[in-house]
Amino acid sequence: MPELPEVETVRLGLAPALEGQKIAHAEVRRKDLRIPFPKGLAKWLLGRRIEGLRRRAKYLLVDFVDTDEMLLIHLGMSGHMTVTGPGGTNQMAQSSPHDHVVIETTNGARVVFNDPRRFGLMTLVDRNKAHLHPLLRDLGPEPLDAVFNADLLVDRLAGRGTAIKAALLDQHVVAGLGNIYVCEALFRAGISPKRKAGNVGPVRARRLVHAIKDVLTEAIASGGSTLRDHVQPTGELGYFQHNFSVYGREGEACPGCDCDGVKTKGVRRIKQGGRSTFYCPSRQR
DNA sequence: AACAAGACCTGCATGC
DNA sequence: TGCATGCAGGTCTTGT
Repeated sequence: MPELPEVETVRLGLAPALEGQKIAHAEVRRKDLRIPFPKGLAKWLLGRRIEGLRRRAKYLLVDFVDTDEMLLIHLGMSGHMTVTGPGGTNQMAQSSPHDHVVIETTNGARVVFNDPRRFGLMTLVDRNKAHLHPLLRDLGPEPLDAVFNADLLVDRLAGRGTAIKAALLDQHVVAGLGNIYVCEALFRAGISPKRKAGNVGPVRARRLVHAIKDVLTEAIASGGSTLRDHVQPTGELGYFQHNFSVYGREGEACPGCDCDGVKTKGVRRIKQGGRSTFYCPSRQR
């Protein structure tokens, strides 16, 4: 579930239930996910008041009152956060063996971090030194920030011989994109996923930056994309998947072009770096 | 420094 | 029905 729009959706879903609330109960049910949980995390959380929730790339950041330590959360491939009780609408959340962390607030909200594949993580970071933390320090710019523009992108892609598809998945180039939104942005920009990153000049970079910002903004407004499970902490489905142009649409007609039945069979799927890329060979150059 | 491939996990769909 | 295979929204490590 989790590229930037899905993580932002999680943040927006959890914030009303958690901001300003005090933690009345915390459980950490295993010792690690992708990395170990901090020792004594449950005890550390107990009694803390949550100041607010932020997002950096695909990370969720939870700030607390009266401490500089913040909770850093990544959902990996299969992580979910759900909230029940005040601020949440799904009263009947099913419990699962992959519910790794459970937090309850004094006003009765219950938040569960579930992650079957355990590629996610939850750790503590000093927010004053966050920019030095190994998980955060090398991240590229936020794609929705004004600083992320065509000049910066051209600069970051210069001299790179790898495919633009792979370059955009590299979180050091720009932070927050994943397989779905890279495919969708390249389609919107009319750029072949196979084009060498270093061969994306100012004109294409401009189209690409606009496409990235547009697709992410639209996806956030739609509550993210729901592929296998529901994304939103409230239990509602995201629905941006209905707006995919190419992702998961191998063999279908390419929207906005009459390539279907002419030179190609519409949307094609190839493998790049071991991952599926969906694109339209006629429209993307 | 940049890059490709493998590794880490579980669950689900597919095909025999 | 059971079993094998391949695939999935990510990123870290290894080796070239």
